[in-house]
Amino acid sequence: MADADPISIWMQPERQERTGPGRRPGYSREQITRMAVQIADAEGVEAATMRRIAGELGTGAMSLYRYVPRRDDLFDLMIDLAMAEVEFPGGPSGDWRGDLTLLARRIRATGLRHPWLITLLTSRPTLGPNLLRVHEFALGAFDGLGLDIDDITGFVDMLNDHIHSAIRREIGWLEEARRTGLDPERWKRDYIGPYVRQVVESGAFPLFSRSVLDARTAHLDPEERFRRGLDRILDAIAALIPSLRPRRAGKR
Amino acid sequence: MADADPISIWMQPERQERTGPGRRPGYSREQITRMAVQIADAEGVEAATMRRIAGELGTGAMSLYRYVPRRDDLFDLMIDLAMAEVEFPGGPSGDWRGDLTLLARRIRATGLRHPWLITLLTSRPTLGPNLLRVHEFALGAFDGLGLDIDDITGFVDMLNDHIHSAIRREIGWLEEARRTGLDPERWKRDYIGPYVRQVVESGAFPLFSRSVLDARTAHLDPEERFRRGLDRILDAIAALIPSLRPRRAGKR
DNA sequence: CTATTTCGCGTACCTCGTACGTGAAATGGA
DNA sequence: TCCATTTCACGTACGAGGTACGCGAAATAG
Repeated sequence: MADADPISIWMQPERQERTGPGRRPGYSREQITRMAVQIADAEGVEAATMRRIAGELGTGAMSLYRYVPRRDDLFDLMIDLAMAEVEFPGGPSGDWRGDLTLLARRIRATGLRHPWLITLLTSRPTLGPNLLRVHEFALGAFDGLGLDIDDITGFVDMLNDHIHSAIRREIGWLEEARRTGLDPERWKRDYIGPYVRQVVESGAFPLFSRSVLDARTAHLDPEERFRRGLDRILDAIAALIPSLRPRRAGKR
Repeated sequence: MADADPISIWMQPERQERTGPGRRPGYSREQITRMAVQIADAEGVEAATMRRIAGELGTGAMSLYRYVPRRDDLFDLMIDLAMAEVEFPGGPSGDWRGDLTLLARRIRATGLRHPWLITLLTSRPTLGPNLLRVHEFALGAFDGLGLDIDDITGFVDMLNDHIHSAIRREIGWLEEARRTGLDPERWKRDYIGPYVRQVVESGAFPLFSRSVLDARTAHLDPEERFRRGLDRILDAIAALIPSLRPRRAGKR
């Protein structure tokens, strides 16, 4: 774009349809972002290079810079495009647990569809419109419970932290296998398995070893495991709410 | 190193002091890792390139490959070297809240000293000896409370998720400012400030706006903010423990 | 038709990770 | 002491990445 200093991508909307002289754009920010997402889904973010994206669109790498200032900004756009898939009812229903459970599942589904999403999202602060939309819905679920805004924000952060980490734990090793170029089975057997076995057999970390050997949760199917972790967080929040609500007067 | 297929770095210990023919190594894995950490602390991970690290050590880039198989493995080594700084008493004291509070503060201190640490740590599954050591201590804090290993693991994950996210929130925007090449003050004023203002003024996200305008927590000093968030998580865990303890019978 | 504006994108520069190969160092044995 | 063997240091080189620059093509207003 035509700017010198770095400016937030969200403050630099795409050039609108305009009248006046000059050639008309042949591509669009969204089209580029969509292609980047498609490549990243199939082969990882590292495959979504400027040259590659441009190539798939049938153009040259430098053409993309008419639409996106820097590659990092394209990441922000990708995150936001992915988050656009997270759908939910227009407003909170009054059942905060239900609303947040629904939201969490939708985020998980999106995170699984785009295995790069959570890593990107938590690698750098970003705040696109769709992230705001999701965030606002989560905040809204806690509205009307008599909590103050700091407590609401705290709970939403707590929930988001959990959701993101749970998704990362669910797909992290799959991504790692892909990055090292091994298929997941070989990766478990030849790469990480022997190490974990050695650690367990060393006896130096007895509780870690128990968590490996005796874990039952780990053998559940991923969706059920996610549901349980989510319920635990929601239980925790539910347990905290009563202690916060009464303090109406004289806080701080 | 002399291996074809990718093998976990932790299964490839550095060549030991040996007898026999051949030139003696002039460097060491730890020395290289230490230099990488030093550069990353000062200028970000992206500055810790193989050439740069080697240059600072007074050697050529390719020399490093005698000690580290791939750059990614060097990241794992950096993470583990940083985690080695996290100190704590030999074993749990019996006061689980106290132990975990201490641990959390030590992790925070380390995370602030090495601003790249948390991002790297949560970008990919890694499990070096020092991470295991820290993990084991956290697990140990919950031992003896009558919880089963799955619940203990769940709590430790919950706590870790929070600690990592809190640190990321604390330093994330500073790092982002550095990456974009602006000083933090300019970044807030010229880069993100105008966008947030626009979002607030649009009125489209009322709760988010309230969290920006009315937040009191945000104005606390970072350490105090961290302490409060930590207390909230520990409160949550404390609230959940009684409900889990009773199920003694019918385990496994 | 022409001046002006905007787009497409080839070329080029610099930086990266790292494969390969050569020569220097270090040792044990003859 | 000298040499065969092993190991290390690292220069060179390749391919790939982000992106600055600038030119020619396209589109419109007058």
